[in-house]
Amino acid sequence: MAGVLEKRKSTLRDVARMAEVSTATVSRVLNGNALVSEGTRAKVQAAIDALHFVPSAAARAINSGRTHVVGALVPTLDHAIFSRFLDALEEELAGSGLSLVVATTKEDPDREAERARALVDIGVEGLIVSGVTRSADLDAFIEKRELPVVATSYFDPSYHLPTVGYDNERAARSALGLLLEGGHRDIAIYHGPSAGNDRTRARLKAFKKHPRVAFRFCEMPLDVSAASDAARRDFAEPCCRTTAVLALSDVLAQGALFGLQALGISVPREVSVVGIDDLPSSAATTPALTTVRLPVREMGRRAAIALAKWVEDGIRPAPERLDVSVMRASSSLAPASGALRGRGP
Amino acid sequence: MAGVLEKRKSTLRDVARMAEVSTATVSRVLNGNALVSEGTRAKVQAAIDALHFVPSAAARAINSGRTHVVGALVPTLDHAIFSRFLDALEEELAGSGLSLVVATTKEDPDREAERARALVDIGVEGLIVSGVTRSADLDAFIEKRELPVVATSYFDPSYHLPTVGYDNERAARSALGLLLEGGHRDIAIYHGPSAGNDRTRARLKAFKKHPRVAFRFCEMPLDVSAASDAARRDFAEPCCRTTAVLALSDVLAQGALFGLQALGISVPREVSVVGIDDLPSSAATTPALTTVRLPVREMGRRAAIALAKWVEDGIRPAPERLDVSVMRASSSLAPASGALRGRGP
DNA sequence: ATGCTTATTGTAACCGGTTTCACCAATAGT
DNA sequence: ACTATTGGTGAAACCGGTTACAATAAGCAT
Repeated sequence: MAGVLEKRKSTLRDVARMAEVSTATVSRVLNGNALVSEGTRAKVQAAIDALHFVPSAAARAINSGRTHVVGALVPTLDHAIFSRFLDALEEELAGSGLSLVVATTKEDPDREAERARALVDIGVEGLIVSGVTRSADLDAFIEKRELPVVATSYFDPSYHLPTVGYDNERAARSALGLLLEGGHRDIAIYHGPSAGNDRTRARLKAFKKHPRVAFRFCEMPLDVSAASDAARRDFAEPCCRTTAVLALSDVLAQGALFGLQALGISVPREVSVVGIDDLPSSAATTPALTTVRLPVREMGRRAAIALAKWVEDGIRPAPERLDVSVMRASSSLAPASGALRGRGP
Repeated sequence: MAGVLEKRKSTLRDVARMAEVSTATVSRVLNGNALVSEGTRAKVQAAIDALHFVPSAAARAINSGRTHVVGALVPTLDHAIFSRFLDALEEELAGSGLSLVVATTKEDPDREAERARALVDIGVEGLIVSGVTRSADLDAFIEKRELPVVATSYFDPSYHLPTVGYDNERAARSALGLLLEGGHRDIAIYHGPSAGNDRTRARLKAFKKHPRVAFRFCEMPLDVSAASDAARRDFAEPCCRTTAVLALSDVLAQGALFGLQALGISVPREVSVVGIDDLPSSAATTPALTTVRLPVREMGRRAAIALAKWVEDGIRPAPERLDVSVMRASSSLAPASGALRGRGP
């Protein structure tokens, strides 16, 4: 049927020619403009179908000034907390007719700035970022472009960008509170890299000013194995007096739990373990993990709504604090008084 | 300094005016075209900086016909296997100067088709999809548009799109082989939803034609808790003769492991557990999980390279098979003969 | 001084859509 | 019969860049 060479994809003008109407009319049909008679509409539609015409997004964008694309900058996709967040974010954005471009920063502010520019270069109308630490370059760039940017995973109403997130220090304090109530005074803090990670640093602030408590801070890569190894190392010595591990992330809490299990140390009878995040798997371990729940899906939804409103209606959103809550308080946590290190069966 | 109202963001013509040159010259400077004298280049650059000018991606795209954006359709972001994959994919694409838009399908072919169109609407030049089952609509659409699409998580050289992936059936067969060698003849198969999920269905094929072996197939949501609950239910009855759980996904294997631990059943002494995926956490559990490793990061990298080549150079890539390999064969797996259900200490 | 390069810059067309406005026909009002 | 709408349509300008081609000036051999 079709001619031999029809490489070039068809344009609106091709459609107009085939339907024997003007480009204006085709455009009207495409946009559902009411003032097109049924007859012409049908003719045009037929031509569109015949040519498999799909209007060029770029051409559209150039006129409307809108791309309907926003970007998200996250440290990594390879961590449940960010992928859950993005899953919810994407879902909600799609509902608002926005598409999501993702880029990973590896917690490096320079890389974040570079990737942010790349996103703006491809035409994103707004950005979701993580935390409140960025390079001066990027801050200046955002400022000058008046780019809608929502910062997440952090709540700070004084930050110059709207934040949608939780109070990281409070989350850590909640976790710590559980242990202190339980009488624990010798606590290992397992946490991921703090350099360049303001969420982690904010959480670490919770451990200042507790004179009667001995903290041992262990920084490690943010993965299960690292925490498992750390626990195996730390608790292998019988003289270890630590009665609890407080991990600033469930990934590490799970690792600690597994490491302790490997040593045959009972959780929570001999050692208590508390995490932060509330990953789905944390509810399923044996024992289930006591943790402080961070509502990341809700955060994704809220951040999407905030950014969409800003992008679509120009309304700069207000900061939003999301509440954290303690989950399974007495599951992998027991009073220190009952700790039986070395006295177990 | 600046005037009162300068809302509209500056364009190339603004820059040209300020630098007192033609738009052509500005364009040349932007594109590093060599034939611009140092003097003019400096003048133009100064104007660009002063106006905080960023060229419009849309305008650029309209001329080049290139957007440098590709899309990925994955069932969900909220699963380690896909987020790891995307992490590697994004990284490699960024290296090729391509940006990644993600959309989630929830394993629904219609939703996949709809989201694919949305991606094409915003101008993606190519697509990464999961598996080899799609709606006829989408297939036709891809065909007509001659859209570069690479299918992943599945290897099938006969599929009409290039696939970059592993042989799912073989992966399951590897896992099964381990159990059969160990003498297990009464095996529970834990798997996620098979409806609409061809990867799962392909894996299930591995269990045909084993007359001497009793399989019990348990379909459940793809999360740790579901598998944990299933294991608690299945193995609670003392008369349960099942000696092994083969989970088609590590998430479920971990759940099974946790569930068994909750029942006080020893893995692998009393019951063996084998998974597929090799998530990072699978190496850390106690005992570490025996599993079949799916090289998803490598798959992400390869898929990115294949799609980039197709998009950039028009070279349709060849299908690529990635090898699967058994990890920690004797960790959460023991011979059935040694199984001591009910005879434990 | 003349003619021919070569280097640099400008003019204007063009990419693929949207949109303003003018135009024409048909219907309605008086 | 004569405007005043109203509905439907097309011509052309326009969005913000790129680029083919023309134009000008400087450099150089003859």
